[in-house]
Amino acid sequence: MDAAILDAIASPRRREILRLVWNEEQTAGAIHRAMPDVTFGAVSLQLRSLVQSGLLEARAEQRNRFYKARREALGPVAEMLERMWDDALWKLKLAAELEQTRRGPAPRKRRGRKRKS
Amino acid sequence: MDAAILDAIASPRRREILRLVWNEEQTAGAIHRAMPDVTFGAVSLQLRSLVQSGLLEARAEQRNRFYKARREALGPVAEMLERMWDDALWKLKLAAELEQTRRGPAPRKRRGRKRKS
DNA sequence: CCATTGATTGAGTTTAAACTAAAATATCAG
DNA sequence: CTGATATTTTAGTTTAAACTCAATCAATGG
Repeated sequence: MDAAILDAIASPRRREILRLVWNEEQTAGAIHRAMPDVTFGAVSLQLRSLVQSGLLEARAEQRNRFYKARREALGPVAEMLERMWDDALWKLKLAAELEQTRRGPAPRKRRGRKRKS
Repeated sequence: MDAAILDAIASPRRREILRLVWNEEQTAGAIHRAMPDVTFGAVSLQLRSLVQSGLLEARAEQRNRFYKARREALGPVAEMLERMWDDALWKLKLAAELEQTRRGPAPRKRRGRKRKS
């Protein structure tokens, strides 16, 4: 309802999530798998922030947590997003943007040992 | 054109500016006078960023610089903004938000001296 | 119970955004 | 030229966003 919405959709990452769960619910894991350039933790944090600002709803089922967009909460913004996603131009721009927008902590120091695997 | 638009409108400050110059051009000074809680410099920087992302156009006339929104550049976003501004609910939210969103450097230390060059 | 899988949480790091204050630039007036 | 007015620019500061890594929690299956 408030303008936290605009903040939410300003982030390419959150927009990507929003799109993934726009038409059908997805588990946190599935969402993470769709964006392998960040950790599961990072995704979880964004999911939390989206839920907190009312843009997603979460449903727990067994080990999984399903997330889904609350389109009603987006008001005029929902329409705008859909139009953006339908627009081929925007699509290209977005791809380029995600590539470039990676700021965060910058991959540096190696510290944690034992990544195991 | 790109999604810098979403970034631009995510900021309450930039949204405020955008609205001020939506229907008629305004000088930088007038814009600043409309938001006395920040310095002229801060306003000027935002104006610059808005021009750079193509959302405003600037015109110089004598000592003054007139700014005006480039609505065409906003695409689907323009419509959304207008609807937001027409919506009484949003109006209230925004007021509250501007009050609260003041982050920036927090007024503190005194330092800078002698710019010299 | 123990290991595994799915997800959240917490602590710490890096970076960029949004400011401020002061200096610089530009235009005009006398 | 000097000074005033309008605006931009530069440099420095604070804060929050977006991450990472590791620890933890929860449910399930042997």
